[in-house]
Amino acid sequence: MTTPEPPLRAERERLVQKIRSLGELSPDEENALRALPMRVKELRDGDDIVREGDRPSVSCLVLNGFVCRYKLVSEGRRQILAFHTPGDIPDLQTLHLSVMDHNLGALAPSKVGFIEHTYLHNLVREFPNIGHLFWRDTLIDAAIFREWMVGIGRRNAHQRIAHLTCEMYLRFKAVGLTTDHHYPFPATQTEIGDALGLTVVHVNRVLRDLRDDGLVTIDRTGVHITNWEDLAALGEFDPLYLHQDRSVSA
Amino acid sequence: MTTPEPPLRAERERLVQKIRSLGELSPDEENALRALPMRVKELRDGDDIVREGDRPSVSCLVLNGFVCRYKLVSEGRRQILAFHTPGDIPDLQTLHLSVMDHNLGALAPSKVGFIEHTYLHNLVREFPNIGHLFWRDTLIDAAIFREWMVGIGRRNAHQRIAHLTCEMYLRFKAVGLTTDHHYPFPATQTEIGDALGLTVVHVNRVLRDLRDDGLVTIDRTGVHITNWEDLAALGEFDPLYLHQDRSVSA
DNA sequence: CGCAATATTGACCATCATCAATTGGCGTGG
DNA sequence: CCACGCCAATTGATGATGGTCAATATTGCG
Repeated sequence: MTTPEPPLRAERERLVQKIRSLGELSPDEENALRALPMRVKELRDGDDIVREGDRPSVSCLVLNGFVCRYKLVSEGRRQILAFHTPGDIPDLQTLHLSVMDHNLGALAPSKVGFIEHTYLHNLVREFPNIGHLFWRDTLIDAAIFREWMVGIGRRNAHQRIAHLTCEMYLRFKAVGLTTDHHYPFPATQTEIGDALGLTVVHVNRVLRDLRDDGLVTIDRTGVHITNWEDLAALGEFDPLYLHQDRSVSA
Repeated sequence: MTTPEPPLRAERERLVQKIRSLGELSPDEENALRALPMRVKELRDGDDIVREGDRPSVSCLVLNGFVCRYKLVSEGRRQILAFHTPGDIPDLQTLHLSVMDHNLGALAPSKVGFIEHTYLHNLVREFPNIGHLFWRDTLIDAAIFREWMVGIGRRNAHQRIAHLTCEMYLRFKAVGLTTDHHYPFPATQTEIGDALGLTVVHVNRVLRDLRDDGLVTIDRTGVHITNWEDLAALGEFDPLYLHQDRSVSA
């Protein structure tokens, strides 16, 4: 629970990897990112990290596990707004938007690091380039929201699931967490439905269809993409909105 | 089409008003905003301003009229991602995200001002506070995307339209463009449908319901909210996500 | 082994989409 | 001044995607 934890090198490095995927970093800047003091916390599946209405004085770096942002609406319904992989700082926005307008929670046992805003502000003051890249990160965040809006608003259930699995594949790949066409994805079918504006029942049926059609297999352990071409075509997936210019593509 | 246009004071001032709604501005900062050089352009209804794939070297300030961001998907379907009022800079993100991942177009005859990125970069270098407020603006942009996702994913047609009319009321109010519970809103029913993931036909029916129930009346000239309380309740409207702390509330 | 959460399947239903036609407003040209 | 054309609004009839309700099967795990 304190600052210098011995076996955290690999996890911290994913932050550097993530930020480097957004733009050039000098060695000094990389080291400054590596040196960020953080308070590490282990989370259980389902634990909330920040809630709507909070005014946190820290931001949260995902070290490992799987985290999501969500909003609750009436009658226990919820909308998941984003999934976050290790290396992400899902609430980076609290640097400039003091009140949380949604929740952040763990979808699996996870480890996160809390970084004081003061450290982050000092960091961007000393390294304006890191400030640009942080800003850029929140902009890509917004680009993903937009693409999800298109999916929920204008694509059918099969296309939405196809699109989501393609997106997450590229995002996991950017932080080196894919092997062949597989990546860890611990979301339940309920959670997939909450992300895509569908019910569990329907998600279940569509997953069977996609599996039967040899496109993709999804279970609690992860996602196996068995036919990238057809899956991307079905979901009309165009990775432009991820702005991953400097990563390897699919 | 050139920099100093005589009768633009009121329109330019809306930018100052908008940015001031995001946080404190010093007199110097306000004047720097007022002095931004821009190339003014008149747009017809339907004109595109920037397109997906473009790499603009300017950002676009809405001086008057009504502008939206949208994406096209297969079979002529489209999803409108955002509406923008005068005072907004809808593509401020191009400062740090060089490639446009969506389109920006006018929904009515409009006047916009194009501002060179170099001027904006110089501005935020000289006045870091303006940089923070610009960043903040793009974050609120993202907060609105999130709220729209919730609507499209988890609210029915009546709630979505109720919610949208409430949101736009507060946003128009923040730049002083409302009178009583009315504001100009030139979107067609097709465009409202494209924003909310609905068809024209259904939008039309729901608008009739809301009018018959005495909640809100919408036509090409604008929106009359006849029963704010019930309308906001129906749409489960909570303005927290607009982060308008320093504006007057409803 | 047994609970609890998740996955799966069936039956039925509702919201909203699709297709199609009509009306009304408005600008333009004869 | 009126006819034509166009676009938006409106309404009816019908249908499909996906939701709701409910029951059963699995799976993970203490």
